Amino acid sequence: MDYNFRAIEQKWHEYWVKNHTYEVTEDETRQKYYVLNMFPYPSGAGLHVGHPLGYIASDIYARYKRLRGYNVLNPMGYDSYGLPAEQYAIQTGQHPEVTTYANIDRYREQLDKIGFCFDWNREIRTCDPAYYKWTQWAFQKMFNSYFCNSCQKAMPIENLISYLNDHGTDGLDVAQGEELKFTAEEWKGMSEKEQSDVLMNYRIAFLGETMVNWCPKLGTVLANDEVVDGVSVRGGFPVEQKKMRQWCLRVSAYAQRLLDGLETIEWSDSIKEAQRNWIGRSEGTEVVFQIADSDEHFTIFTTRADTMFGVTFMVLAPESELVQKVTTPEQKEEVEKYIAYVKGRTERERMIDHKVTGVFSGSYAINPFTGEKNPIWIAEYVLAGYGTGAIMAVPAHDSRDYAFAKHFGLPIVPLIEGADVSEESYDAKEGIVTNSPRKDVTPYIDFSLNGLTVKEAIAATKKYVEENKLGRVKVNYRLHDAIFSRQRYWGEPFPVYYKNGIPTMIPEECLPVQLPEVENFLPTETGEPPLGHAQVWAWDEANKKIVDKALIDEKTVFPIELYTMPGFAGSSAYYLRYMDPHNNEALVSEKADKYWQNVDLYVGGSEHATGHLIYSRFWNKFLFDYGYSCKEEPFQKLVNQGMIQGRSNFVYRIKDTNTFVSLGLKDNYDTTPIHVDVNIVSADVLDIEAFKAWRPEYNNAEFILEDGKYVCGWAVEKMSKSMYNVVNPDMIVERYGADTLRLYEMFLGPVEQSKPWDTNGIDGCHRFLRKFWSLFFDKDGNLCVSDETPSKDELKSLHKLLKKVTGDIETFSYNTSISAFMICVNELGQLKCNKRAILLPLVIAIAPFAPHIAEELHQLLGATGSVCDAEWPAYNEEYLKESSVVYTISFNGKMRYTLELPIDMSNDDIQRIVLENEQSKRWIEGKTIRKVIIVPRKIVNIVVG
RNA sequence: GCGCCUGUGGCGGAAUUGGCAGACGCGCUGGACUUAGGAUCCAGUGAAGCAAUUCGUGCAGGUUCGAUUCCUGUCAGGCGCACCA
Repeated sequence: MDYNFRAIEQKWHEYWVKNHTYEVTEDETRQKYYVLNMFPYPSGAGLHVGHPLGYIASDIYARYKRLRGYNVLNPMGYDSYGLPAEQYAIQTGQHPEVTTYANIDRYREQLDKIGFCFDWNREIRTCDPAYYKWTQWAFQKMFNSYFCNSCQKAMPIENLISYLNDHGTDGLDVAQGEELKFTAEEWKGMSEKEQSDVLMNYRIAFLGETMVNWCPKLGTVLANDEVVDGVSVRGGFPVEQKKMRQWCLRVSAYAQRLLDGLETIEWSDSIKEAQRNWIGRSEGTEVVFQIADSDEHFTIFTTRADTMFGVTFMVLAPESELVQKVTTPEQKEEVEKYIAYVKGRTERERMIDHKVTGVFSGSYAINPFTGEKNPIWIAEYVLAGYGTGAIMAVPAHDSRDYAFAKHFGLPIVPLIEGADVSEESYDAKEGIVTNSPRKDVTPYIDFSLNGLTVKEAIAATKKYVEENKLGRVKVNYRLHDAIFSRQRYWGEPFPVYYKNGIPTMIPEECLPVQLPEVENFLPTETGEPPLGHAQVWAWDEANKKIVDKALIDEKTVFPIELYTMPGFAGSSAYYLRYMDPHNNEALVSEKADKYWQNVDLYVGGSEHATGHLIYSRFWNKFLFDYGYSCKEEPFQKLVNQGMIQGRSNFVYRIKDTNTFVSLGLKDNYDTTPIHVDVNIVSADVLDIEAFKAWRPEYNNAEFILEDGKYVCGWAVEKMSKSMYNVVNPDMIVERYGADTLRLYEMFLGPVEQSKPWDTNGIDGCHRFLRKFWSLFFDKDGNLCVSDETPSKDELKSLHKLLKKVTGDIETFSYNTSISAFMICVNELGQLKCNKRAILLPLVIAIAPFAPHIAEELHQLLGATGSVCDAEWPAYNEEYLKESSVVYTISFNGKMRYTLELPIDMSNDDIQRIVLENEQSKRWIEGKTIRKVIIVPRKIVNIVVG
């Protein structure tokens, strides 16, 4: 009987659905294991062979864990809010929900063909109101919370309010936007609106004014990568920097916990490092500088407190509020000109070219250590968003300050022994401090750093600053609060209304607030976001329902927020929802959360390192603080699958003709390479007829062949439609079957590594499955399995495999596992082994990799039920034991010959036998033996000289 | 500029704690069976050499009896962050 993969795969897909094979429930008698893939955004293009890579890898692991007796949760769903569906809607008028749902159906169809063990009963979609109810709920919880710094956790905002009632801000240690100071009396005297504004400074989800790229013509905020050279990529309209009211999440409050948590999870170093980098913790010192001839002062942040004696000027960020205060009347015009120039530059421009620009403010600041007056400059190289937006410049030991000083002719004072700063600054934190203080400038100061190392000097200065109240030791984080609102339609609406200008939460029992219908998906004419088109979009406070906005009366009916939430809102806690997806009372029940805990294995791309993977961790920590999630870290182990790149093919057209020349001959002509659809190329040989039919303009194309073939060129590029290098998994499944596809994707190389897709090698995997299949049949095609006792060789072959695979699966080394299967099947084929006692364990072992064929063979062997419920076959070392060992004999480390010796021979005996060996004598001849090293069961190395 | 990762045949890639480099697959070569082969099976396949042997894991050093593996430096490619004080 032939290996009819089509019939087999269809049969078992039906069986799995009918028997609910992959549905799981909490089962206290079994240990849980939670496997999760990053859920996909269902794009219109469907899946290509790169997408299932991670799903296959995790599917193998999930199936393996199940065979090992774990109760495995392996769910799948869709991240179904997003820009492409909305853009498509704007162009076609098609409602994003329609396209999204159609895409989901297509994805599902494609996924089903590959034979994953997903529990589809738990499917979630982020655009489903029953799901986003909990996204809105979490947002409201964050709105109603503040972050207590001393206890490092989120607390109900009521606690803060009662504290403010009793103490004002006195002694308050909480995460906040800016440091406010007021008394309890002042707080109580504030209007409702004023109190609301003040609380925004502390809430974890808050309305804030942030700098954004605003495009007036498009009426929307643009991300940095949507702006090039000051104009929008789409349309080429001017973009300006603008402060806008936006919802934000106070992610920065959790910076230290996000950093500390990394120590407790098993993620790759590169992802952890990327997150550490993104969080950007830096320990330093804040120092207060008085402005000369003024009562004003300002604070700078530095990590190089040791360089206090080398400060020669100060710099403020152009956006700093201090700029107004320090600019003298004489300098006013010049400063304003400069500010205008900076405003015209986008964030991106400032990032790309680091121009040395700046302007003198006219004022001076007094160095609290030396009493020196340093000029205050304003320059764009100092960023408002980091530290205090003000720095002390030490040109001798900071390359940016150095460039600035050279450009504007400011003094440079070196502070480290032997540092030559005539050409460039000396930035390294190494060396012995000198010139601190300089005797000629400040002979009177009794504080000296001279003779200390830089590290000692930093510590000494910190101590001095604290003791003399010149500032304080401070830890800064680069991590910014996340902007949480978008001027878009296709996203979660905010459950917020504006009661006389005060943002107010729609009551929890009224959630979800459903996305309203709109007549079109563009911004309104008055520049409101698309939700401005929604007619039924006002909150009736008395009747607790959404009503027509014509009824807005500012007494009981109020406008609802027009912004929607960003893409990461729905993906931040979805893993919790899978635990209990149909629960209408809670995001996840306590019981389900206690049982499933957190994700044991998370598989997905590394491109989410500083996005989703930070937001999720933040979101989960917040829920953890309130006990909604029982684990602080959501994803215990993370595996980043590599990208599958495309392998593009080219044909070479001779310029100004319709003649194409084969790769080997192309250098004889003047040609243009043209991408050709990889699906009409096989092993780099073009199917000429298919090519002619591909495009009308190639109908009458002519070809210059080599050896009767047209050979195409190739290159590795991103897999994309425009390069015609997309390989569709459906096609592979159709031609080779899902099991072959699964094996081949894993056989291609390590899961974590990026690699180009090349269909050419797939035959090897397919051949292997056919060989495996044929072990069960005689040459007439009849099932032929014997119940005889297996031979020693057969047992050895099987157990060698089991040992290898059992080890490999734990480290995701699936490619080597598959190699081991190939070797084993070859060996059994040579032995003509058809013993049930060998084949049954083999079938179970291959089930995670090739589940369809395993199910079929499992049944053919007479077993009942699904192979998924079998028990993973344990290997037995007994069968692997050898009675003798082959030693490699080497001289001075060079391998020379091998020698078979009994396994339990003593070292002395081994040495004696080896030295008496004829071959050894040849290598020893004329030399003395210095040393003999015996590595048990492996090597005897004789050092001669 | 900083951080992280990766460099092994014609190709994808193996090599468990430092111990026979190139497993396994593709491709290629030869053979068998075939009317036929983009089917199947068998053998060979890092380089040089008739051979014994020698040389080979980006490059240069080091540690070691022994290094693809550990250390230092360096080059190349990829990814991330990027005027972060």
